[in-house]
Amino acid sequence: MALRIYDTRSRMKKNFIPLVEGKVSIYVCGITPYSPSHLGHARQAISFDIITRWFRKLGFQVTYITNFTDIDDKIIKVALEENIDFQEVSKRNIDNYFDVMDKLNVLRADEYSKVTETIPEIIDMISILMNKKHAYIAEDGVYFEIDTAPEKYGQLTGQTLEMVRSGAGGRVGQTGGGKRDHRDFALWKNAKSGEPYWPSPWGNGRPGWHIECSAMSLKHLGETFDIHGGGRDLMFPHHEAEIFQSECCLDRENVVKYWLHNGMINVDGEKMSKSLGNFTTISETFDSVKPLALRYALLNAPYRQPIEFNQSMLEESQMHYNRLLNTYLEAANIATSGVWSKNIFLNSVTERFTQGMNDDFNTRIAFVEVQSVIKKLQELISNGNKEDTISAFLGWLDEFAGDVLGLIPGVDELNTLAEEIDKKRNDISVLVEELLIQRQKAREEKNWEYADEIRDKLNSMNVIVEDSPQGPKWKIED
RNA sequence: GCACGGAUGGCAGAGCAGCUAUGCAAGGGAUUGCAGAUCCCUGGACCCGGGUGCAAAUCCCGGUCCGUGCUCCA
Repeated sequence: MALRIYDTRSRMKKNFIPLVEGKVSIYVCGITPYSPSHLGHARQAISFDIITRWFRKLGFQVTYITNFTDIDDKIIKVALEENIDFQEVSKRNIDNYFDVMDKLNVLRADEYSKVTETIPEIIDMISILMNKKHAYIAEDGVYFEIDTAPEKYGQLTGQTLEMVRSGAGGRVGQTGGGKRDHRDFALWKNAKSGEPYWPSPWGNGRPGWHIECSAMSLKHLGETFDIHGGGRDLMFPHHEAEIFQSECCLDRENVVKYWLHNGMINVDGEKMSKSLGNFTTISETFDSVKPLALRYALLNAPYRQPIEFNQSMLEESQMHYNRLLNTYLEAANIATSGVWSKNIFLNSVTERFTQGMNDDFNTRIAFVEVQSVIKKLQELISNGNKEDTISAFLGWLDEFAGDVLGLIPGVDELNTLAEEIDKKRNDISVLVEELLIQRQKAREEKNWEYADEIRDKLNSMNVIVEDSPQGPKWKIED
């Protein structure tokens, strides 16, 4: 069963064939840390988290590189507004990024490359482009000259030089002070007074936006690599600029073998973005929903599809996630140790799950299978099935809902959670047990009114009472 | 305007030629004093108009509507 992935450049799903057998090299454009991370960043990070997890599951040795654009105009702007060093701005937002991504169970990349730590490589690359006459010096910096490689234009977006020329309309001439052509883009920006800068052969300044990714992917992954990822909105001009830079610098085509782009998060049908002001930060979202429930929400559609974000989808995901976790915990209480491979039901589930994931990482299909396992597991539990069967199902959930989809909290986290609940339980258990005895007595006397009164009282203590054939059970609402 | 996507039941959202998607919601039932949790069953859909095929939600042509990109953006 071959893995098929959608390549933006060729606009079709292709069988994945790595450059080096058994290995995958991945570079994904990261964030510009000028403000706290929003849901769009979560979607990108989770999409590629899933992709790397699946590659590992298939047995590939994965090298996953991403980056922080830790110097740019917006960071400088914030720093000036707050009268602090630009590095303070980037550091606090990078801290926020790691904080929320850890909570979302996004595994760490092998490397988080920073622009400020890649300046020599960037300068080298620009020098090569200068030597090869692909770049020119203008009054305000160094620019890449599109006309030196016109055939490379529009590889990801299907546009030609002419289309952009005519379509740009009023924008022509407005952008980039020293550009010869409005479609040229900056490789190096000269520093204005008061701005942070690095010395270079072309004067003090800082890198343009696009060159960093070409330099960083070259630095960490070499001249060619398997997958380059990022949000759809980066296709043009950012990724097309990368194609110009890397291919012209290295004198080769297909530096990147497969281009992958994740879909956007929408609000009221429109893309969530800073400029529209319709964004929600990840931290804010955690106020109303658990991190892994948000993860669930963002994996509920295949990574390329847009996702409509609103309160009801969040609530629905919270419910699904709760059901998954509750079932998992219930099973864990019964299970001993789990080997699922001999179970026919689980074998067929695994096959469909794998087919789904192998079809361009279709997590929606994977979720359907997880749901069917949960359902079956509930049935097994309520029928008082044998421990080893339940253990097998638990083992499956650990492997697929846990390791692959990242929806089960880690052992440490579960233990901490269990300790907290135990502690809360212990604090009130004497009282609760006593009330339950009174309630049972009332129930035996068919004094339903009093019995319900006690249950209401327990509810107000965040205690949920569930009657069962084995007598009442209670748990603390979280 | 140009480029690239998308339009599926009340909602979310797969499928992309033949076989029940799935979940939520709705209706019915089991269990229960009631509730909760859980399980079972039911109805309900493929934007419009043409075409190709034995067969089309799925392919082709023409519309309509929506989104993204063409400026910083995950």
